[in-house]
Amino acid sequence: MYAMTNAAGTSARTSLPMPRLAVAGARAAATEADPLERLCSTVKVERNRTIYFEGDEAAHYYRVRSGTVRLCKVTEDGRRQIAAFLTAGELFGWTDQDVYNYSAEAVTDVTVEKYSRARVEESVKASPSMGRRVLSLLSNQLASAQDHLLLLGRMTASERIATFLLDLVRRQRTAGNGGASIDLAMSRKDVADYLGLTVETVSRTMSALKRKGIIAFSEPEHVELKQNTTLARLAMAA
Amino acid sequence: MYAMTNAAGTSARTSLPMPRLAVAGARAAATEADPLERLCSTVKVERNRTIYFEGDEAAHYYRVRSGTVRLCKVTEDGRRQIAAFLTAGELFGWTDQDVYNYSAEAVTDVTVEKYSRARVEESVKASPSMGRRVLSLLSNQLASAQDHLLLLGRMTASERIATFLLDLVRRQRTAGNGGASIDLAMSRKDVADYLGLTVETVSRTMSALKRKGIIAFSEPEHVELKQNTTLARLAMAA
DNA sequence: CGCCAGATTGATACACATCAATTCTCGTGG
DNA sequence: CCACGAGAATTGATGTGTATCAATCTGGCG
Repeated sequence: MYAMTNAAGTSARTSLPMPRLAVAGARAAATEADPLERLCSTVKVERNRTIYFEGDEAAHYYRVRSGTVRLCKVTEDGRRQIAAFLTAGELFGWTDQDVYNYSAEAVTDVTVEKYSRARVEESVKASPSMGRRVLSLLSNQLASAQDHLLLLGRMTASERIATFLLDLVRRQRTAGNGGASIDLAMSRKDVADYLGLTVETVSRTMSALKRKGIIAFSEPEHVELKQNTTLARLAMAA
Repeated sequence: MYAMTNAAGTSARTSLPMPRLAVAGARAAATEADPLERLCSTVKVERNRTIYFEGDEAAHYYRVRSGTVRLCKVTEDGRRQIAAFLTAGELFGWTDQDVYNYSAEAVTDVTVEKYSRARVEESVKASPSMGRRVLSLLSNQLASAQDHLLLLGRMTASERIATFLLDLVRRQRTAGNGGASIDLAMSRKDVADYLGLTVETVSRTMSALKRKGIIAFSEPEHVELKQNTTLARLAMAA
């Protein structure tokens, strides 16, 4: 199962131990059973189904167990922006507001853990370490979103693609995979809506990178990074 | 030479050799001489001075007391993206990570309250309601960052301007002001870098709105909204 | 085999960037 | 008080990166 393919926020800052932050609480005293585990029910969602809609009452929090989830927003006239792709271990829907700000959809078939918000809040009240974890989560998501702002506001198409691909390997690598090859869980349209481009531009830009020998792919969903450094130079970053 | 911690577009070297005198006073005040408020010290920062740099160790949290602060990031070649403008009462620098993800700069002369991170964390541990507030703050910041993604990724210039102006009135109104008129604390360049446009496009777009009678202004920094509904239609939103 | 959705490639259009003058505002000094 | 300069804002002329419109091409599946 090639689930761990995706990209969420661009995360350049420190080499933080990627996902797992939900599981591997910062504090060492994690001996007791995770209180979260007792609060959740497991739900399967089919590819392209919506998990919740923007504007829905935020009654549940979620964690990805397997597959890829996208957070997105669509305008009346159909323009779509994807804020993040999420994979195993990552939390979503953890808002303080009373409704969700973004819709959550299954990119692939996914399994998610669903937590009653009320219960989680009790549990947070009971154990401060829980609160700490949620806070850490939100802080990371905020940092990713902010990095994404720079990408959408100021980067060229090829910089966006390069950044995206490098993000993917970085996340995949920390997830255990050692090679410089990526399995895209999402379509070109998804990539385009994540990067603020059109499908055509994504396709053209990737073809150009391929022509130059910087990346390689025969099926669209499996990409190999041939010249990591060239790609990194393209991605530029701050 | 040290006036340019902000330097708009002209290839402002974002590197470290920047004078940190904005913080110099504060750094000296590491003695925490304030006997009244044990957690915070008050710091004044001049217009266009940097409060902290992206990448600095995140040792302090902040709150705006007066003036306007911008959170921004600059690329090597001088492209700049502003993630947010903050005004009285708003918190910033509240990250869980060990370094700041974005620089914070004074748009106008500002007064900020500075909190020792370590102390705040103690205090959070002691009173869960504190943690709740920080969480709420981060949650809101995340939501607005995500909304900003849609703007940068999918909106046209006039939609961006309209959205921006409406945001400003909304925030100003909650701050007490009742009229449909706005005082821009920031320059056109700042607006441009917030909206992912160029100064020229911002200027042209606003002139166009003026010509159509949707807004009005004689000095660039004071704008009146004449046709709120037209503007709202332009802003579209989801 | 033929259909269909996704991906790629090509031709052209356009929104915004870029380059280039003014114009406006304000602070400074003669 | 006014000339002066400097930075910000506006306006104009032109360029260009990406969108849009329009064919193919490809692979999976009934």
